[in-house]
Amino acid sequence: MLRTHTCGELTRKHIGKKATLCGWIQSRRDHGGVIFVDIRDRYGLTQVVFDPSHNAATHKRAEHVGREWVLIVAGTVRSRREGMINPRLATGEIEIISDTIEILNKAETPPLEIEDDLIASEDVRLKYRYLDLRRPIMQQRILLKHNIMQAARTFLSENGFLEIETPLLVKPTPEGARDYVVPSRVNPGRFYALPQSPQLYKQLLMISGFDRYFQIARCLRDEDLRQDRQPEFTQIDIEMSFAGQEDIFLVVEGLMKKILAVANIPINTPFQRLTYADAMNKYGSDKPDLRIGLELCDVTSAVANAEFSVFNTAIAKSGVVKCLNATSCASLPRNEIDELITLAKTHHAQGLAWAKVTKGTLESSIAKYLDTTVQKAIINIAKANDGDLLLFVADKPKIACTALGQVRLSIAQKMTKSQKKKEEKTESSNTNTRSTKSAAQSEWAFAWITDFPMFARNEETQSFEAEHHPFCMPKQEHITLLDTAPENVLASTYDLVLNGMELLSGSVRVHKPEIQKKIFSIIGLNEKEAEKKFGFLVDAYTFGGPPHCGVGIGLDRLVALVAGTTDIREVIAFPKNKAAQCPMDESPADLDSLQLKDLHIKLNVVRP
RNA sequence: GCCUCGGUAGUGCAGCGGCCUAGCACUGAGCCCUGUCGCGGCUUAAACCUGGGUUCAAAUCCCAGCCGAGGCGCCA
Repeated sequence: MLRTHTCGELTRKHIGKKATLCGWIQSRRDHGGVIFVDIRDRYGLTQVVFDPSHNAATHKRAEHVGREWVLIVAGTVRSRREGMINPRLATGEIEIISDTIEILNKAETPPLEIEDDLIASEDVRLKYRYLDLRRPIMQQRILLKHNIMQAARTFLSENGFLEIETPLLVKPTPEGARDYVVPSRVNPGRFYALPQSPQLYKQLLMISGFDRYFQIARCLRDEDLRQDRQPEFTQIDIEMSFAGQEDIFLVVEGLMKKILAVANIPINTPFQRLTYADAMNKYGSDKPDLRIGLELCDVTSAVANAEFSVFNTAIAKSGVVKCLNATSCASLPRNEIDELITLAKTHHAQGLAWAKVTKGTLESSIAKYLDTTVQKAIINIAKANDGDLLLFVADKPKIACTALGQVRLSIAQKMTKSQKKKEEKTESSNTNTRSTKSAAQSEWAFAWITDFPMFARNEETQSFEAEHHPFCMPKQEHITLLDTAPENVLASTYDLVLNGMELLSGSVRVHKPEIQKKIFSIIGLNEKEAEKKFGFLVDAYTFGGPPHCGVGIGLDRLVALVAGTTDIREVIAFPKNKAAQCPMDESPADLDSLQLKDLHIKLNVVRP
């Protein structure tokens, strides 16, 4: 009864041999006489032939089997007939002429189709996730994730990193993301939190002397979901002692090389580097997509003397006028420009001004406010030519950059779309050429973003908050600024960005209690509060905390990108929907009153 | 909390005041067919998210709700 082969491994070499396969019926093609059944497992698809002249009884049984039934079939591997080879199938040169068939289980008609290119709605997919996961593409993604995790473990172990588990039940933290909370039955009225990341524990491990640590760790955050944000996600968490930014960059670059090698993607190291300030100014984002060339420029000086109140008002409020040259986009239809305006407003810009470059001048409703000298200056700064479209946002620097940065992404999308259309046109004139999916992911534009600001001012209270987290070390040369000008302090923090997605984030940590105390006081934590929240950590450093640094790599995002998507649900076996629910098991669920009583919890939920 | 888009057979789409007795494809059921591989042919079953309203007439327009997706806020 035992299977001898998988559905993906039989080739010409096996011709004449006996084989027993197990799997699910992908499809059945009944020709009245001969019946073909494609049997599928996670390794592939094999065609099994039921021929009445070969074995009448077996053929008879195969007449009544259906999609997704589970079979075990035994027979002889034989070559397919002349001209019947299926080149799209790994096993397309052979087939099995079946001697026996045993039905291991019947199956209801599946509510979604087990096909790569017939995709049901997100809702249906999650409700029947176990069926969705039968689709070969999903199996490949899950396999890819496994292989990447293996590669990471191997690489890190070989480089002296120890995988150490940290607790899942931890102390709730009021800062940062909202915690998932777990009641303690034996400690009435008290709660654990599920960890947002192993951050504090890995720092403690450094103090304990485990100078190289890693963990493939589940992280949990009770925040709203996005395509690239799930309530639970996985991080390759790394920390190393007696090391600084350059050391951790080397480790991560080596790791990324190994990980992408899993998918046969060669990458160049070291990665490009950009400061946070440059990234914001040039690309309007702290996670710029560097596959796109378009750069923002600053035309504040050029328009400063023009009589255009929209620009002048913004400049007067210590704002800037940023400009994006959408090359060759002058012919962009008005409704698409309107979409860009709406997009800019979504990102808090007051508006989006635009001008077409014609005969070396600006053609626009705002052109009358800008005299020839100003126009020339703008065109010069933007390096614009006839046929280009210039887009302007005048606002506070962060808003102007961010809004125009979003416009930049949208413009790039439009450009790729029209490029694809052109290619399709030229391709359709050539025969037999089909566009390949992989082309879109051919570039792997990694970049380190460094030198983030240490603090951000809260607009409402005007007080300082930690931009990243309060355990980041200020840059060495900025430590004295902590006392004089905290707003100018840059931190030894860094992100790794890949194709517009933040893949990793990390920092050099504060190991000196006196600096830590200073940081706490700048963000308005007095000694008592700091002691209550993070006392154990500060205490630990007083017993000889080594200098150390680390990163947390978003594994799901990384695997998703390697798999050619930006949706992390595609690489998580059982993800949640947008409302953080699971349509399959219907979690989260009510607790019955006995359980609540046991936990000393009374509910206060208003339900309509 | 807010904004945008969507909800039509099992699945994916079309229809967007009367030509709707709601169309198409896949799926399902049944019959025919000995070389298919998205088999083919014939037959057949199966749907307008809920509740109000407008109208002579609503899948279609309006309002409220529910559900889903994308985004803003949020994510130290």
